[in-house]
Amino acid sequence: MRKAKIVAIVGPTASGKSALAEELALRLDGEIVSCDSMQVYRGLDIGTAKPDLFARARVPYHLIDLLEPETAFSAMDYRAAAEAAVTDILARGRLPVFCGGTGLYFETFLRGDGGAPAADPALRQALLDEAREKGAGALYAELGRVDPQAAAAIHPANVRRVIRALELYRATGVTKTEWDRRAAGQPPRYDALTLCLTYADRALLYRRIDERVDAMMQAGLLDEVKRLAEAGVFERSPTAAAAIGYKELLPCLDGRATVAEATEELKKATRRYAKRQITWFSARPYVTPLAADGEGGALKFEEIVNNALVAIQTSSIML
RNA sequence: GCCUCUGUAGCUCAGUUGGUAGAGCAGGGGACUGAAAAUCCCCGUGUCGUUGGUUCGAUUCCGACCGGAGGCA
Repeated sequence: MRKAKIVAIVGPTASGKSALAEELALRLDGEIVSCDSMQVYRGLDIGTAKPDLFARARVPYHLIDLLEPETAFSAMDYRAAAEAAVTDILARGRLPVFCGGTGLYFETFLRGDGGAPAADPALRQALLDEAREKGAGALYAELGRVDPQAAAAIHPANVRRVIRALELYRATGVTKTEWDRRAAGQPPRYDALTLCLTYADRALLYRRIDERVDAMMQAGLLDEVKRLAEAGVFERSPTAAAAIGYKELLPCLDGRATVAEATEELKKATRRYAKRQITWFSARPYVTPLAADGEGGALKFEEIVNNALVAIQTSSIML
């Protein structure tokens, strides 16, 4: 069976992924598959830069507004949802155009499934309690005994990773190292061209971030946060409460910060996030960089679109 | 004009009983295989305002000068 062909636009926040992906979808008869861990949630609109109704009327979007914020969602859940969306799109004879900045989700979609079990919330909670009582070091020591390879790869202070590795072993008797090995043994499932928007001039990206945050504030992000808070969303959803754009504005609601202070914090948090995304994507072997700027500053949108088109035409995708 | 305080990393500040200095934030780099907008790791040379003096040695003590803040007239 021939592998399905897909195009993906990835990159840091505010790099211009959405506009590019939309234009490509329009020109190549495609549909957009969002790859964003927060846009899957209903109600988180302005802060997640979710495409508005106009954009969604221009081109079909998938994997947006899937769930209520209190519903847990994982990389593997994303994988299943994305697979269903891709199957649909291909059945219509159209091109799936992924677009988003959640690197792990996209990679999980691309990668094989080793069959490792999902997290068991009760077990995870138990491990969390253990970490609190006996200290993270005790869990790490246990991991060292049970799965030394995983322990060597995980920093002792990174409790989340230690817990994930340990919960896999406790639940299945098989180490995380072994589960990962099985996943890595799977053949690639898609013929993907992954274009990553890159900025040689970091300051330029940061300026775009600042502008976008200001635009979000003007668009009424504070009201959105207020509404969600009144509805009790943040109490029920730790994910929403930790989302950039929401966690920074929350302190404004009870006077713990001024709007100006919170806006500044939001910009900082967004820049740090962008940096982590840049680190992630630049280390992915399957990623093809796509310049968003050059010697003379930002590239014109049409230039970026044309470069993307050329990259697609000359890739193994060859539409 | 006089008095007091103050001038140390991009910012806010510690500190050195005299042996050329360190935190937080910002910034930079990195990791990441079912919580990922999460989680975690690493990175601090800067005319210690300027200039004289004392001293083996001054960012530290003393003087003058130049900024800044406050007080008294």
